[in-house]
Amino acid sequence: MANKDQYFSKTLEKGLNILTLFNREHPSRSLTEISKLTGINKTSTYRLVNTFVQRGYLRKSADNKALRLGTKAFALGHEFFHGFDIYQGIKPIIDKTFLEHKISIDSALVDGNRLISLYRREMPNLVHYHLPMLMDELYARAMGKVVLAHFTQPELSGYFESARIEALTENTITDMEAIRKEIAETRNRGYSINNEEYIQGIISVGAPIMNLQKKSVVGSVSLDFPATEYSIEYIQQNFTNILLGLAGEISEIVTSMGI
Amino acid sequence: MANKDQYFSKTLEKGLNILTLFNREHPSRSLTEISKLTGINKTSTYRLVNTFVQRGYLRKSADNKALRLGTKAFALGHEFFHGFDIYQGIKPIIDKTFLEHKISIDSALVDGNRLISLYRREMPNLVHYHLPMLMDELYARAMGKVVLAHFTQPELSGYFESARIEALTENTITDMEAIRKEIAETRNRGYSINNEEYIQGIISVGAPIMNLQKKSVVGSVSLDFPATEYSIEYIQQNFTNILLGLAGEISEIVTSMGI
DNA sequence: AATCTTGTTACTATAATAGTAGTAACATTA
DNA sequence: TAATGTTACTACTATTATAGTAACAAGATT
Repeated sequence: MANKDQYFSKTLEKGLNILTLFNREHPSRSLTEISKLTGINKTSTYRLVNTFVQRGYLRKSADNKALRLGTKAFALGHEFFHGFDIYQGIKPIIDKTFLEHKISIDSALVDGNRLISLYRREMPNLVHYHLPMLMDELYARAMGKVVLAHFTQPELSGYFESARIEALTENTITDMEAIRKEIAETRNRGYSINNEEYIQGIISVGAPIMNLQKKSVVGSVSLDFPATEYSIEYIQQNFTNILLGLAGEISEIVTSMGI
Repeated sequence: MANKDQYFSKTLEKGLNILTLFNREHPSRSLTEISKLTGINKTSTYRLVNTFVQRGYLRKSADNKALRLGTKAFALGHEFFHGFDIYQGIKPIIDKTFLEHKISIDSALVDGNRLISLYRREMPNLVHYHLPMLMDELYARAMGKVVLAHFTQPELSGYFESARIEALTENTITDMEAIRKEIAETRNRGYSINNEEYIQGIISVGAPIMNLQKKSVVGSVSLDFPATEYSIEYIQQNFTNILLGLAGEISEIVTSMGI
């Protein structure tokens, strides 16, 4: 064993890699599929998968042996969600601001090149049907833009290498030059603006959640408004202080939690 | 290596055991705590935990080295939740029944001796503040009673060995004899009744979700009503057909999915 | 100031895994 | 129908990852 990684379990990592192959887009996978995708040889894959099946994290259908998530995985999902202290810490802050100002608030956490939906409160005037839990389209959302604006240069180019830029509404900015300019402006401004670029009829402003010690973005918050009732100018005048205050408060909590 | 469990990874199991130590009640744990609780020696625990930390599933605070769930675990929680095909399969059925009859519906899955909340739709007349995701109090809920009624004898005694029976409302049945009688009646009746035994002001009826091939309970559904507006008699007369129909439909789906 | 407890590292025997190879069952194709 | 390809699963052993003991420094507790 190499001396450096003596305190790192390769077997465990392989197991985790297998688990991350299962999600909404891929609820079912075959053994060979798993083996190929993870690069683990078939025997080891079989051993690992078998372990998951025996412990209820995966289950296999009797006929075609397809593998799917088991109840233990679902339970673990629950536990991870509610046992995540960052979530528990942010919730009351957002609830407070929501009740105080009666505005829709969304929050998300950076995980590599995507955002993970953290916690959301919505006003009834907002038609927000089925927002995703995991977002890749950082370029098209207020929460995403402000994260990109605070990415380091390598992080940013890393994102755009893997990103698939496409028009989600007629307002979506898809030209790379325009996107880069927008990101630069967001950085200078300190908060981001989304003018119906993600969902028709919704305009938003977003601010970064920072680790104040490491000076790095760890997430973002946004305030969302129906475009029919609000203008961007009005929002900027009346809500940016609330937004930045909220983002600052969350940043402090999150920093103290050592994210 | 023992020949029988050649295709089972002990290392992976240990890793999973570590992960399940983190939940809402225990968002933070120390290394030695993990080592003691799992029975894994300190060095191995260190190796496993280190792997989780390096991959972002756990994070450790700079000062006291306490371990907490990381963003990767939160993301995985999301994925497990939404990638669980049973959840996706049940959702539209419950939604349909909800919209058709305008009644509050709850569903849960058996995981050992507890129930995992699966999917819920609520009418505005129901004050259901903060129901738990994981339920141990099977004896006090409609969803729980009907599961107990379909447990095998060893499963049932297994539950009561670990269960802590306590009064949650003034109606909660806490006497063991009465509980056993109630379970027997539930079995004969085919559905369970909860008369404000879990939450004051809420009465429910519950039916089992069965694996029709294996003839075993895998979960349950309940219809919940405000006690102020409904009587148990009225519910039994008007809603048991809907309840049993719904449970049957879900059972079929779930069986076909091979839970 | 002394003791206990914490996380972390070094070392090596032992036990677990990787990888090759091969089987039977089933699917797909000719 | 026969031939070929694919699937999950198993047997075997060389390799290597892990378990376990021991020891250490840094904090915490006494």
